[in-house]
Amino acid sequence: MIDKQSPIPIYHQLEEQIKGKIEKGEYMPGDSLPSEREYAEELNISRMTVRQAITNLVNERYLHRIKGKGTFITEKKFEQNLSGLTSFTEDMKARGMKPSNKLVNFEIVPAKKSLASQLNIPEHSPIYEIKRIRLAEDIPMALERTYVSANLIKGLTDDIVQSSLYQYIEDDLQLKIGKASQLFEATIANDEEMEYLNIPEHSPILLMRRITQLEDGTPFEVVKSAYRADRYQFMLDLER
Amino acid sequence: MIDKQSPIPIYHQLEEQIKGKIEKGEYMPGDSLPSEREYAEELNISRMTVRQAITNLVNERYLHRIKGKGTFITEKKFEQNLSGLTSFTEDMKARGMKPSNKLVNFEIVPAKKSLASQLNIPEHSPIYEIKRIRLAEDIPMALERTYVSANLIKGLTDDIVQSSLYQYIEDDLQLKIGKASQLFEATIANDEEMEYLNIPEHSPILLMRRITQLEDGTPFEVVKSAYRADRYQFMLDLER
DNA sequence: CGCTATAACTGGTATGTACCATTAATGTAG
DNA sequence: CTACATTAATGGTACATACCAGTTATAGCG
Repeated sequence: MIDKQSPIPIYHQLEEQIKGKIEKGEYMPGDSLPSEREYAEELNISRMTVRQAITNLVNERYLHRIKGKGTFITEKKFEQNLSGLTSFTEDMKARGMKPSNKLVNFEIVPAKKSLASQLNIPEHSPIYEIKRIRLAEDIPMALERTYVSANLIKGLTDDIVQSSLYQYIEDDLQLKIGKASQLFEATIANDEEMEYLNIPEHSPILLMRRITQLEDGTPFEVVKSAYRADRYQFMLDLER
Repeated sequence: MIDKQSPIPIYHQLEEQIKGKIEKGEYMPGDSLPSEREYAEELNISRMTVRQAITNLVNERYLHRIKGKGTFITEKKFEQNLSGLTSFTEDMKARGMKPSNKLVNFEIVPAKKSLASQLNIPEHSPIYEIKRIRLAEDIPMALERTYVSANLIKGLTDDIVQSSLYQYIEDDLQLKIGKASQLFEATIANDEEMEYLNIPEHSPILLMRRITQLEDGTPFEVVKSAYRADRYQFMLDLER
């Protein structure tokens, strides 16, 4: 089980072993782990080394310790997909509503000044402009405008856009997606938003703006999503 | 500096001491910390104990280690930097502006229905109501209303509220803070917000609502922050 | 002067030991 | 049988020591 000659640290081997058993279901949530002293004797390693492995797994929330009682498998190791931010689709499903999309525009246009600077490309460079309406139970909830550098992301079609843009970029173009920054701001609906979202003048809008980068830091995508303030809120879960 | 007779563990005393020096500015971001062996000799404690303290601070992102080089103060570790969300204070500093607070109200009031349900307490239970204005360069940017269960968090004073509520809860009350959920929504300013933020009628407001829980899931705090939409945006960094 | 081998640092891994505080099981006296 | 004390288990803290693996300054050689 443990290879003392391996260049991989013993505590790390033990971590992987325990994680494996949790994932395979050998250790079930709520179960108690063998005690630190048992592990140490069983594997013929020091108790302090066992503690090092367990401490790391406790920090990663796989396990938790109770003094005098033992070490236990944590109930559910939360899967945070992208930070704690819930996506529109997930969120709507969680509320028992049927989410859907409607593509209203897909074309190549020259980049205006502000978009060009956000995408770090020259003004008037070609960019894809993709407009979508996001609906819940067929009621418009948001207008989403995505802008993608056409010189960087080539061969985009409306089909790709409707399935998964990110998957296309990583699998077909072999580019790695990196970090994203997201901005939240409150505004008043402009004409375009009024029209597509079917809301009155002066309605408040929750505007989410995201800039996504490749792994090397090159920005490739700007997304501007205008949410009806009366129908939608963003939720974010924060861990300590 | 270190009291070996104290019931407080030595590694914890050292943690607090280092954190204190970071907060006071004695240790600046990017600086290297004294080496583990130096600390051990200086304080007449074991190097392993020093490592225990430093390891914890590394996990909390106060410090980072580079093998062969040393241990360094992390560039930006802010008070309650939960996930990738930038706080008002840090954000204003990053923009080269001077952030400040003004406490405008601190009292115990009976909980209204919606707050009572969010805090999971009976209606009319006593809660602290704390109103603060957040300013940048002495211009009001946000009205922040914090509501705390008075039966859960006892002995709160305006001084504590002005320094660090979270530290008081964890260090003095010995309660552990857990997760938080944060909601972003866009609204139109109400009378109170108009008055405190000195903005015209129908101004858009970015409203952030946070519910913070203890480790056992009990909610203890509701924060409602109303930001001037023309002056403030929330930024969130997302890692893949 | 410039290069290189070395020495003197740094943190990383691993061992063994000791004793403490909390918890649960066990034994014993009433 | 219950109530209480004892004991054995757990994880928590702290110590001393050893050696490994990177990094950097330096002494010394060509």
